[in-house]
Amino acid sequence: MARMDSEQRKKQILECAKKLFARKGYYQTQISDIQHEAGVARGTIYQYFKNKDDIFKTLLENLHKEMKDVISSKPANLEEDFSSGEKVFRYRIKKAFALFANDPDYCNLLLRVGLGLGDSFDSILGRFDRQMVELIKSYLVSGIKLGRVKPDIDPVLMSNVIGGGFMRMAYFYGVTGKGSKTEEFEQLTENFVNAFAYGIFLEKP
Amino acid sequence: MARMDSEQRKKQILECAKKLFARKGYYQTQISDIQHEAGVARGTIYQYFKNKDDIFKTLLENLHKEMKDVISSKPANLEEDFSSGEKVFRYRIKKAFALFANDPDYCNLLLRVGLGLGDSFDSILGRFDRQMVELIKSYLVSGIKLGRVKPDIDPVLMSNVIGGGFMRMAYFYGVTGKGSKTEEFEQLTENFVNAFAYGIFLEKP
Amino acid sequence: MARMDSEQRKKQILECAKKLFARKGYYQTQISDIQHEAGVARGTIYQYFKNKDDIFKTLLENLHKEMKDVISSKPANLEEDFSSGEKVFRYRIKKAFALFANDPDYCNLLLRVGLGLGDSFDSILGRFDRQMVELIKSYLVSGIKLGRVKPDIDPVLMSNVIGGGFMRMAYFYGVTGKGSKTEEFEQLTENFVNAFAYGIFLEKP
Amino acid sequence: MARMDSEQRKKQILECAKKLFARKGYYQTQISDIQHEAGVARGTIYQYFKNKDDIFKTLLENLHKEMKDVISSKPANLEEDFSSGEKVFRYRIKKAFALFANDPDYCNLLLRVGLGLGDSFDSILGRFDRQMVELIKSYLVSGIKLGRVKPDIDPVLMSNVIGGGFMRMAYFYGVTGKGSKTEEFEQLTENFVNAFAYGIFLEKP
DNA sequence: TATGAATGAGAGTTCATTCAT
DNA sequence: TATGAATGAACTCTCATTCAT
Repeated sequence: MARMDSEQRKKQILECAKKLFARKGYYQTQISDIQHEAGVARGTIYQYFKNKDDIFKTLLENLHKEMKDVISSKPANLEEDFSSGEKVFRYRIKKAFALFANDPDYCNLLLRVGLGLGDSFDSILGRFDRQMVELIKSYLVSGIKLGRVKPDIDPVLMSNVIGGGFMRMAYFYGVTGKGSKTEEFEQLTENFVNAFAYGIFLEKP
Repeated sequence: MARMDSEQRKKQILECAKKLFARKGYYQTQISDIQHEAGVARGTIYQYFKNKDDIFKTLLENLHKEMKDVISSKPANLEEDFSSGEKVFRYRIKKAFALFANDPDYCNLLLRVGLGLGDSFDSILGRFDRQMVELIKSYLVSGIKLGRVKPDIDPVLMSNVIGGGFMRMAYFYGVTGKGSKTEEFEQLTENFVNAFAYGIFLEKP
Repeated sequence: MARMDSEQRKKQILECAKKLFARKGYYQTQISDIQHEAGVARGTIYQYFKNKDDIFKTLLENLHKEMKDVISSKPANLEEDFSSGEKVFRYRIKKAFALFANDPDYCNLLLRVGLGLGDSFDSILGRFDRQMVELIKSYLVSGIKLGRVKPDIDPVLMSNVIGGGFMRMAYFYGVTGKGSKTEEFEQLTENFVNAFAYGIFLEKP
Repeated sequence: MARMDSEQRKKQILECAKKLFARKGYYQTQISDIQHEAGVARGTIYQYFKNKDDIFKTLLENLHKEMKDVISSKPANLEEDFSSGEKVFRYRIKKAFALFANDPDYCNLLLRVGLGLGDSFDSILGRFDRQMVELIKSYLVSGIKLGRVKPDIDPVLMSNVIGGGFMRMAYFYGVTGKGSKTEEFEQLTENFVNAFAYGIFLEKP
């Protein structure tokens, strides 16, 4: 194998590993699979990663970071008016959809493979979806305070329902590969938010 | 080991396997774990099951069957009036909640462990949730035809959102162990259905 | 492989391992070597031992125990007269010689292989020879108190010299295989003790 | 890395290797350890040595040569009188002590690490101690002929005992680091020779 | 000459499955 | 039918060595 920039080689291995882990799961992906997929010798992998675990965890951490960025991003030129909170919410939902839809392997890894590994990787995932649900919950709570969200809903229950609904939908669209164009995310987001809109908001937005 | 009815012995092994699979995942559960948990010799397990796969698949099939019964059940003495469709829906949601909540291992197995196994068990799970979503979709479609459900919603998207929301919520309540009394299921179901009610139904039920 | 009593099988594996470790050293002895030597499948070894280390340590511990018994043994019917201390000393020297001579593999393991392993096995060996030297030192010290041993000798130095001399001799006779008959141990011991006798004892014994 | 005289570079690598081999043993010392210790790239080592074996063997040979020089050295201005043989013996013993004491790594390498490697390095060590014992034996034999050493001692046994005693003592003082001043070697040698003097010589020297 | 990324044979270990008792 | 010792394929990981730069 030709020499290669160290950072690039690491990325290459990670990319191949992501693909395989996403499709075959953690345990059914052998180091030799990654080796062949990456066109690299066995030992090379171990020069960049401590062990199989390390590859998987690095992968999860990277993905996690990416998602965090998306989730905490805000649209530029946002006037801080009454509805800005909701706009941010929509913005993030859309971004997250796009992230999943553009990277089905990512989608699988986070939404399925990572879940099935018992508690081995729990701490790293931080149980990713727990975070997402937490975020939604806090959004609802502050919505209630602001008088925008119905005060009689149960934020815990509702955040689980919304979060689960989102992820199932993301998974569906991410994996089946339907809808990868920007307009569609727009539409998807709209529909998704609308599904809950009447049930949550005091006035239809 | 005291002699035991053959059917009973099989059940006992399955019960132990369920517990372990649910808590540690498929690959991290060894045959020897099951052996010890069940207080049975290693070879005995192979008298009742072809192999490890067979245990897991049997488990999934059993659970699946149970769920199917719930999902296709109807409350007795149901007058076939206009709102009966919705009543059945609520009834089933409540039953399904109860099923998960009463058996957290079941919950874990179906909602998490089964997901991480790559495609190995896909065909058996039949992708359990796919079925559930399919069911919801058909419910929505017929709702539209009956003029009860808004005609402008996307049934595919909506069924994914509702299904995902349900499972996330079921997982949350099933695993965290909150809410195991009947009244609570009633309440849970009510809240859950309400979350979508305004977004879906033409008139609030 | 025919079924076998569990304790016997363990012994058999240990015996084969001892032979190989003694002749080829720790690192050059592969599990597969032991496997073939014992005529056992690879996995069988791991049913009796946690890992390669465990085999080696068990071996050392067993040998150590054996040696300890020898070193702390006393001839029967020993009158507790003035010279009994010396008699016990001779008795033990002779016994230790015999032990080494009758089991050259043992000899090699303790006197050579164990030494080359860095500190990995230090704690178990307890640095076997350190113990032996300590024993000799305490013997000398009490000899001085009893007025039997020259008060101007340095017990630390002398115990090292005697201990080292003994082990080198044991190694020589044990490995070269010369002198395995009882009379010869008698003679060997006599010569060995005499080598130091004039230098140590106040009166020739 | 600054350019360096080729011979110097080789020495530097050897020195680092000696330190590591002595402390961790042959197998537990990795090329990468030597690399880091020497502050040299991995490939550089292979510019100076064929392989790991080669490093170790070079080391042993160097040490061996050094020891040979010591062992065959004579004090200057030695009159060839009756007692000169004994003087040479003492002289060499003292020198050898000093050599070990001044270089504990050397000591460890020769007295412990080299021994544990099975037969891999046997031929090179030439079983260093075998040579030493041989030397002592020949000294004893000629002593007997000259009427200085008791004719009834067994030279084979005695040379082993003396050689073993010497090495154990050298190891003890070399590794524990006690006694590095010249006077102490004088004393050490005196004590060591005296230990055997009465048992070996016809008249006390 | 110096480098260090790449290599891959080979080591230890695991664990589902078999089968003699 | 029940047992658990025995099996060995398959896996992860190590590390001395090579070689393009």
